[in-house]
Amino acid sequence: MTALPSDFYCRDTIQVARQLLGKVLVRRGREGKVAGRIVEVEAYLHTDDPACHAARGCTRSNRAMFGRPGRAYVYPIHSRFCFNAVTEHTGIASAVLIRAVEPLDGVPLMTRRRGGQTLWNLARGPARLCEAFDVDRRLDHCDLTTTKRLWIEGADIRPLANNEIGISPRIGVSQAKELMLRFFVDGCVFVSGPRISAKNRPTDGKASHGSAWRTDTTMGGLRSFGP
DNA sequence: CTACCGATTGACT
DNA sequence: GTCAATCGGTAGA
Repeated sequence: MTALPSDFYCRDTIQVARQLLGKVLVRRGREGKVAGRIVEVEAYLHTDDPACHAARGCTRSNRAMFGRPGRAYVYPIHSRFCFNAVTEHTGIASAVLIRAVEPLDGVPLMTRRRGGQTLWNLARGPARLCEAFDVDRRLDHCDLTTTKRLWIEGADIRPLANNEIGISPRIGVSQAKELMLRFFVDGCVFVSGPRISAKNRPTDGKASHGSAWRTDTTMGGLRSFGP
C-alpha cells in the first residue's frame, strides 16, 4: 500500500491526467475502506483555460489549487462535491478532476452511502464518486501522498496505451468547450457521459470496433447495468 | 445584504 | 432526449 509520490503530480497536467487512468483511488475512514479504479478524468489548466476555477485568481474556496501538488482540491457544486488532484507546481493552479471510478473494494459501504444504487451508479460521475467515497470539503487540501485518509496508488500499474484512452471535450463546462481535455478508458461502462472516443466512432453506418468491444467485453458479467 | 450562476444529478417525456 | 432542484461562492449594491 503505497501512495503515488509528489513527483507524480509535479508534471504537465495533461500527462498526469492520462497517467491517472487505471490507477486506484483509495479512501479510508471510520466506516471502513473503499477503493476504485480511475476510469475518467478531466484536466484543468493554469493558462488559457477559462473553465478552470483558478482562471479568475486565488480565492478562499479555490486556494487548494494554488497550493502544493499532490493535494486534494474539493469544491462544492449544486449541493454536492467534486474532487481534484492538484498538479504541476505550488503557485501554478492546475488540477485533474476525477470523474469516475470502477468500484473495486468496499462495494457494500459505497452502496449504502449511495442509497442502494446499482454498482453501475456508485461512482459514475464526479459527485456520485464523492458521495460513495465520503469526500467533502473536509478533505480540501488533504495530502494525497500519504495513506492516511485519501490517496491514489498504483505506481506499478502500467499507464494505458494511447489507443486505450478516449478523448473528448470536458463535460458541463460553458467555456473553452473546444478543448479536448477529458480522458477516459475507452469503452469502459463505468465512464460517465460519452464513453467511446471520437477517434473510434464510426463515420458511416457500420458497427464500430468500439461499440462491439464495449458490449462483448466490458459489459460481460454486468447484465443489469448500463443503458 | 441580494442576485446570479454552476467542472451535477435524478426524475421525467 | 429535457428540466428542475438546491445551495455555496462570488460579485455587486
